[in-house]
Amino acid sequence: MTTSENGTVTANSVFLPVGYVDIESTLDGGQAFRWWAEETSSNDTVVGAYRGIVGRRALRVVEADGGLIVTPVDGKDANGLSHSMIEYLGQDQDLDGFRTKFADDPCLGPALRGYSGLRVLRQDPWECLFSFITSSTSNIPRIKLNVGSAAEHLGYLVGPNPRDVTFPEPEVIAEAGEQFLRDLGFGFRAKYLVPAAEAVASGQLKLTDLREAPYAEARHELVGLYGVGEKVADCVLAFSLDKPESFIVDRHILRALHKWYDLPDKASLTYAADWARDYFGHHSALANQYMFHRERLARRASEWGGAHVKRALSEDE
DNA sequence: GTCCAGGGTGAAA
DNA sequence: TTTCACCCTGGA
Repeated sequence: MTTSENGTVTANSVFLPVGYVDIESTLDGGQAFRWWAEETSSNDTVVGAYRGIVGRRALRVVEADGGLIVTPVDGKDANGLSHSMIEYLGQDQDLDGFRTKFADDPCLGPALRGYSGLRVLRQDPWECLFSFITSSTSNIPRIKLNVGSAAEHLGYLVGPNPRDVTFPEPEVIAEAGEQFLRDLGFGFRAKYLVPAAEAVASGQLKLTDLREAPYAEARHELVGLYGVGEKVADCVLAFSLDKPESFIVDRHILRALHKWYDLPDKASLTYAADWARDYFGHHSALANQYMFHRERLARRASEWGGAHVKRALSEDE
């Protein structure tokens, strides 16, 4: 039994001194799709927590002063969690350099002050690829539903709850087949997922090797997959393949780039991505995530504003 | 009940 | 370069 600085009393936990991490925006902000909010009570206080899987370990994460408290929920020892969790949090990224360089940026400056604990994760490449193929014309709640149900049906149980499952190996997805995924609600994406699983399972596509490959080469490999375009490729590159120079352009990001930067009016998605990579350099993935989060919050706020606010503002935009 | 958008892609025009 | 079909789920 240990007592950490914020008074959380836990059995078998580890404190990771990784600095402030905003677990909501980082774990549940559209990078990863298998983290679920939980409340955990410690003494008299109720603390926000996220529960999910890293590698083959089911765990719970709580924010603490100067880092995170990680508690395994699989009954095993907390030792051995630290290394994989620190790696998962993308610790070797140049967050400090990014903060310094863009402190006065009109878009990123306020974002950095508003949620400075947003990180770019370093996920398992196969789960990441699967998730972002699934993301095509979908939305975050549905992606979580789809990816979660695939894991629950085909993954390996490593904890007491049904969601405490490892992500199914590509061989298992390939074996399950397209119809199975359609029956789980993946829709037309099922026909993309099975060939991708086969490519990885057969060794034709070696995802972990792409971590060592140059950005352009790795991207070219990914785009060669059926159902993987530039956008999905850049998600996988940024969130799992050590490519901080990757910049993801979707409709929201394109709007943000036009709003905050001097992007040519009729820029295509491809042009915008090239432009942003050139502008943000090796901070592209971080810049992209802060921009995405800001745009998402702004959008949510305008929805909460309700119809009368929209009517009042309808003359602009 | 209907309507619509949601971290796109591939193929045809 | 632009347009369209593709599946389906939740919210308005």
